[in-house]
Amino acid sequence: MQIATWNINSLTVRLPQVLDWLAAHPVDALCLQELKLTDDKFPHAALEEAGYHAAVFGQKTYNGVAILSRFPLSEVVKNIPGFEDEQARVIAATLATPTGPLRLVNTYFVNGQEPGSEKFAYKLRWLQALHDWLRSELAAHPRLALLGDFNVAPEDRDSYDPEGLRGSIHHTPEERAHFQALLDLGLSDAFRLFEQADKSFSWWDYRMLGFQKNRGLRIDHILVSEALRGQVTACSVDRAPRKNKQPSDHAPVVATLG
DNA sequence: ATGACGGTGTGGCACCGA
Repeated sequence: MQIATWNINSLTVRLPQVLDWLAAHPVDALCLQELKLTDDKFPHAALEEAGYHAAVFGQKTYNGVAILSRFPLSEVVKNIPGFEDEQARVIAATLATPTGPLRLVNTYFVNGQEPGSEKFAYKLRWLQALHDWLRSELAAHPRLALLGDFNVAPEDRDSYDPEGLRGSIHHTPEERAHFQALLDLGLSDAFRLFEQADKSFSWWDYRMLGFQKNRGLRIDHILVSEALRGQVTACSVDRAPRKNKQPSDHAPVVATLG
């Protein structure tokens, strides 16, 4: 069983790459962020042909998230219950897997732009709301994974320039404290359950040859609940799609559950 | 301090991302 997350920065542009990647990596579920399209434009037919059900929460121009799954999906929730939000950033669903129900929470965390800004305040409010809701989600669904583009580099080793970027967006103590609060709910960072190469990142700036110079951040994550933790046998970033023509600026992250 | 690159919407650029 494999689950994955990938910010594809426009599904309109990247659908062929998503289909190619799924053909080469037939994961059981793929969480997509930054669809940048409305529900009516979602390519259900092409993905069904590839063998995937889809739960979709689209938005024009910005944001938009979807869960693709080889197993039937149920109990779909869009955005954080009780948290008023005009932006489509969260979709959760339960997968009917042969080994029992698996709850996936697919999230596109707020960027935050700059500490002190209104957008940063929104990010912190959103993070608090996500945390509070996840507590009840975990109670209701012990087998749960939180996947997505977190827009947080949890530790210094998750940044190409931790000193130069100290205190800047994705690196602030407030964002990192919120990430830790998610771990404190009983979630584990699947990537860090295993030995990894130094300077392992999941996002690289399009500008200034960011990927070629490996000037990146690890901001795309798969967090697993206590009930799942022991079943995770691998987790890695697939850098290959970042070498495509017209790539997303993010690479997929894949976790294998035994 | 700024812009660099890419997607979108829509208008001949501005805005946003990270």
